[in-house]
Amino acid sequence: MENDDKLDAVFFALSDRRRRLLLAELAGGPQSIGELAARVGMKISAASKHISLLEAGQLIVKSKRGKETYCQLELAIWQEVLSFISMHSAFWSGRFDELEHFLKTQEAVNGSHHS
Amino acid sequence: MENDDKLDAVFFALSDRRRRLLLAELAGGPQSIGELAARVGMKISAASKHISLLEAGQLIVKSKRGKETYCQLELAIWQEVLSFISMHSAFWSGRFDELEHFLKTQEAVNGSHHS
DNA sequence: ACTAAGGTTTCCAAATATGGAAAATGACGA
DNA sequence: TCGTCATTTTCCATATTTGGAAACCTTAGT
Repeated sequence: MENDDKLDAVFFALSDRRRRLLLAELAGGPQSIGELAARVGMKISAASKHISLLEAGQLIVKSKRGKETYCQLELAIWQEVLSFISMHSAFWSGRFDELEHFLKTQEAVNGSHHS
Repeated sequence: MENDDKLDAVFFALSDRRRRLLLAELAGGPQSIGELAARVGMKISAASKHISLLEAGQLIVKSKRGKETYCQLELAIWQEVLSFISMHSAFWSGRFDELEHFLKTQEAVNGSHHS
């Protein structure tokens, strides 16, 4: 897949708050489509479609276990997003100390969660 | 503006490769709408619309100088994008050393450019 | 004031995105 | 095989996005 296609897909997937909510749900660990749909208050068919878009953006992967389809976060794509950011934003070039500090602050703020 | 609105707008703006191309052009420094349109081979009206979406995503700012409208990259928004990434991707939590290393590698690869 | 240059907005048509309901698929278990 | 559960796909209606052309501002320059 071309890099432009990949970035189109990942940014498009991220551009809808309901899809970002699904991602946030998955940060707690893998879940089936039905569980996800129930948690975020979507019809299953709507959830299925949104999840397909997240998959197209390579933000998640699906795997069947019995009748159910489990989704989990796919982590590799974030490297490409970050690569895009560092290549296109003058801000981050030469400012790695600040970046590190910023992220550590975030860590302190977030604290506990994530598996 | 609500944070969700902001993220909707910035990710949507980034989800189109022509808009990302405009951003890449602007990485070389501020340019007028007409210059940008000519460089990327867009009609002015199309460029104007895309640029408005980049502005809505707070990726750029416009400023009038005489008859011309100059665009330049807006840097602050990347912090919010990065904040989103660090909050929603388990990958980055507790992996700041890797992140730092990755970014330094990128820096070495990119090397010279950016003002 | 007149004209032109630089952008923006409006209007139109074509393409894409979205949600819900219902039909279709796939994977068990009896 | 039959029925059921979990999910996907199809179909439909509505809404948003996009590009081009033309009309419309705004700001110089004369």
